[in-house]
Amino acid sequence: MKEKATSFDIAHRAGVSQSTVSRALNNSPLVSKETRDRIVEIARELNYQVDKNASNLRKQKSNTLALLLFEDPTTDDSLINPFFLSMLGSITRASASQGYDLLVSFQNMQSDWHAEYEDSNKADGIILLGYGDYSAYRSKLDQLEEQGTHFVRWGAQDKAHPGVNIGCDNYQGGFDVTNHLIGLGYTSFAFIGDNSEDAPEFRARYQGFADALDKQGLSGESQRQINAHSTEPSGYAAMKAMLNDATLPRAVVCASDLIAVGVYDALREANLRVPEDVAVVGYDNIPISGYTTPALTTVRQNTTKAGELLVDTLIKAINKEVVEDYLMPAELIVRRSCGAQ
Amino acid sequence: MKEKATSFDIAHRAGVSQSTVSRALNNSPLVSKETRDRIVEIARELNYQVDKNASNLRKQKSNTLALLLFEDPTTDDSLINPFFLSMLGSITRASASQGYDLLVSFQNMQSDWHAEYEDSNKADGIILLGYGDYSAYRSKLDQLEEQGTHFVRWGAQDKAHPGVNIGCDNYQGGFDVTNHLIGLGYTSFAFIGDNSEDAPEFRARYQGFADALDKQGLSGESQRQINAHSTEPSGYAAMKAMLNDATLPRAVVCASDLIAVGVYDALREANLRVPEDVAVVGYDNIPISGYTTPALTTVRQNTTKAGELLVDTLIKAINKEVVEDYLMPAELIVRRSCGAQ
DNA sequence: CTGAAAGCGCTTACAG
DNA sequence: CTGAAAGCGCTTACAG
Repeated sequence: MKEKATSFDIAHRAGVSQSTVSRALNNSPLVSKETRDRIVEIARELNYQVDKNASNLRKQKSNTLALLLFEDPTTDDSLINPFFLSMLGSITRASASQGYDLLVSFQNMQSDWHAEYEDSNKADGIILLGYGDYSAYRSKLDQLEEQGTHFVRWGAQDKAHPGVNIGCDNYQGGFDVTNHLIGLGYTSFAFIGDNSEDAPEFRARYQGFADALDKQGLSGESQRQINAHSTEPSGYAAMKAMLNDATLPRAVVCASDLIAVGVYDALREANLRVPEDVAVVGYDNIPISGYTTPALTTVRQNTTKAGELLVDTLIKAINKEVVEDYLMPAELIVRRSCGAQ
Repeated sequence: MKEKATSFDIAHRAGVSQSTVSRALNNSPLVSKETRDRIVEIARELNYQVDKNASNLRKQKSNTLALLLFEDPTTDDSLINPFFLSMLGSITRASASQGYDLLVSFQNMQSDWHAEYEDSNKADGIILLGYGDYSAYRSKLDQLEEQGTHFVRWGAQDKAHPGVNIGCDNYQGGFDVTNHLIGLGYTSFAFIGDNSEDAPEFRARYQGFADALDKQGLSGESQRQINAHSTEPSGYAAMKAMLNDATLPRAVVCASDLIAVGVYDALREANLRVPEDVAVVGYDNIPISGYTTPALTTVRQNTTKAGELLVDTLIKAINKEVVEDYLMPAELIVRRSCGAQ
């Protein structure tokens, strides 16, 4: 392993000062073409690369974005929610195309957010992503705000909440999918998914569900709701409980696709057919949803666009531009599980 | 936004020198408990965080790993191979648990690898991940090697190749899954997936396929092979071509699950049932494979373990420990698509 | 167009 | 146990 070349090595070989090397390599117009060409050539020969730490230290910015993924503490360690995996992919792409590096880390809600502070020094801004306990989350956001850290958050809109939110209209998504079921003639419903302050996304989906029913005079139906977080086993357990305790709803609205897949399992076990006996719809449009039998009707959050929006907004904030919340429309994806076809 | 606090600010407030602050915050045993406690307290008050750029510059290491994802140039931009997404997840976890930050970037094969060089200054080492054109790839590896960059590569073993490889036994996987089909009584076969030097993983799977057939005196069968890269449309097109041109094989071995899903599409369109008319097996065990109808028999590469192995090996290499190639066993996952059940 | 010099914020020998 | 000082490798006013 060779010694790493520095700008001084190049200056020496080129017979110029180190300042000139730096200028040439940064495409400063102050350098003559011949000098620049010579320097660039030598830099190539020496496999020279600017030391980012030195350069960033001097420039006081890092050209790096940090992505913090919050996991639901109840999630199995080996499994990342496919929706977030997809977001991770699109955010990675979006930052690359903007010329920013992306630092990725997982963050446990319980931890003391040590990592964030560290990241806040290595990155110009932070993207926050994750379901999870919102109340715990809140105080951390205040800390970030106080620190003057630039950040954007993916998730539910919240006026009282500091910082910028990019999110998908969960209320509308819940409303639309439920309305679609109503249009198909169903009259008995249940919602499976958390409905608490700690899970604002799921809660908004539930609100949309309830309001859609109310609007059609089916208000009594909106009461049927069972908590579940976004995993297949949790959905399975919730549906199982419903099969034991209640009269069977004809249509089940799930707060996520993963829950819906668990609901499929429970129904299959009970020898009930989807959608003939029970219609099921999900949320997220994870890849699996198109391949289940029957294919799952769901609500799509456009992750490609979401990633771009998060990255663009954060970069604007870093550049001191004014940024504001953005609510993406949710998109209903109709497949076989709701009995439409 | 407040000014960011530096170690001098803390020193001033604590009435000690800046060196002492640095020592205290780095848990140096040279600082008395009282001094340390006072300093830590003040640091907390000021929301102080070490400037990583300065610290890294001084220490000449970054505690950061870079993950480079190579995309197949033919891949649709909006879609990341789910297998890599899964690896990305496990690598992120593994680096976090080792206390390393992870820099993620996509790399187009055509590009001049500018990014790598840059990354090589921000990171202590690089993890390379991706299918793609191996011949183009090769020369880049030599460059990295020459630069003295620490790196590990996920992929096919290759004696002639520089650096350390962690991979899954593609030959064995191809052999096992084919052997399993033979055991079920099939006698006519086809392989769908590239078989060229540029795709060594697929090629090794094909070799396993061919050798399994040879061993049972079915050598003639090993000739039936159609190129396809790892996408659903590519698998669809390949199966379509086979349906038109050749007598139908009873069992199709696909070089990846994505290809197999495309094969399903083509067979469904031709009103052929899986596995009654044609048995199909895939490779990778992506999440979707468990949810197709019928569920897809496939070969699992343990991504969790792979991620840990890549990260651990790279960190060892960074610490100048001796590291060597590792070949993980492939694991056959039998589901309905092969007709076993 | 070019060079000499300051300084980004740390860590760590060196001296006490 | 603590402080004064050097230096990591850059970028960029400042002076010519």
